[in-house]
Amino acid sequence: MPLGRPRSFDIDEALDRAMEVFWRLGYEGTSIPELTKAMGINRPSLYAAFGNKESLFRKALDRYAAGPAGYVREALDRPTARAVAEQLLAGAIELMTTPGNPKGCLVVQGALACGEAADSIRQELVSRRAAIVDNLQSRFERAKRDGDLSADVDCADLARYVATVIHGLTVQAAGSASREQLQRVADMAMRAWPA
Amino acid sequence: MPLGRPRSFDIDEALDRAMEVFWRLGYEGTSIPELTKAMGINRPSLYAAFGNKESLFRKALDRYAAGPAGYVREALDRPTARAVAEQLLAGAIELMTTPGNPKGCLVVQGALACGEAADSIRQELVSRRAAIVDNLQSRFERAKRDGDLSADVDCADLARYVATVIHGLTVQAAGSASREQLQRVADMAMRAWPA
DNA sequence: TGACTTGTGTACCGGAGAGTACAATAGGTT
DNA sequence: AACCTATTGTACTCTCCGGTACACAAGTCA
Repeated sequence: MPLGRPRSFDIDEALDRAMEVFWRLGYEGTSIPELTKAMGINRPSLYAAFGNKESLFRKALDRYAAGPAGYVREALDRPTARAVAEQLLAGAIELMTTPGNPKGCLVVQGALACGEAADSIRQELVSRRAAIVDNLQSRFERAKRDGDLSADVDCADLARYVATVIHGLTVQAAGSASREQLQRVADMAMRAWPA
Repeated sequence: MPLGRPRSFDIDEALDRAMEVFWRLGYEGTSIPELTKAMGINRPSLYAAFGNKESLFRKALDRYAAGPAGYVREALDRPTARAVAEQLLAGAIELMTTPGNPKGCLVVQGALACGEAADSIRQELVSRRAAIVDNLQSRFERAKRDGDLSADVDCADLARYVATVIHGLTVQAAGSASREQLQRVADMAMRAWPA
């Protein structure tokens, strides 16, 4: 037990609440009072536990990657390139249309276009999205070596295509498209899969 | 010539500047001082000419639809469904990657996720995006009657698929993807086109 | 029992946000 | 000329933002 007065709230649970708010309202759209209300704590507790707003957002982002967006890592473990893509699409759709979840993806709508104050957050999200494309490309290159992806496929393009569809689905979800609608779009997208 | 002191600036040019700022920074990320600076006018002139921030945004949105996003209407006039889709993708890519233009699409990144104050703007963008999907669906249904689209195609799904790809391209563009990269993604997306 | 350390709650700070009052100005109208 | 009307620039309002000072509470350690 550490010294001093014990914290009166569960720090991970509070972080989950903060993540949910950022996810729903975006970085700029989220105010500190909105966060403290959702987290059930007071302002100074927030700052003591998580630093400032930007630092809290980054922590929420890590938690998002490890939790709700964990399907990405899982999908990469699928045996074939095609299964990876299918699982990625299915996971994204499930995440974005699960009742109670904000509609869309934190990494996309957290800060797509924003003012100067939030620009470093925007850049962070840009590079996180790029990292996913990179991982996907690597996975597809492995698939090529494994022989389950044709040798004349451009893995970078294919990775970017899959990412593009997922990001597009995010926008559709933000407009309240149903799970079934999104799944049909994903099925159609897979028809472009290289022979 | 109307009565009173004449306006010292061109109202359409000022609106163009405002549109560009909203396009680059999003609705929430744009402040009035940022707008007045770009428009070259003072605060009260802005309010006198355009109402409040929300009203200015809506006017900028209309101007966007008539100007930079005019390629949508043009694309719908193409002779075949496939040509419509191809033109739509090409137009979007050109718009989003033209040097000097903000990277992305105002209708997507203007307010994807936001606080309560901007929610009516978010809804406006949602319904504008939905309207485009509707138009596209209608166009595809006409194509079916024209015989250039197979009878067993679901036009609603196809329209949503094309919109999804475009919105995904928007996110890619916001991450500084090049025109060539986006075009290759678009080409790949068209491989899903129904036979 | 103290001293010590850390979290909590209230109340505050400086600054920036959107929106406006008002006097001065620049034109047309009579 | 005098008058009327609409725009302009300065300076202001009020509210909310992110962030913090400070006194107090709740624990551990000697």
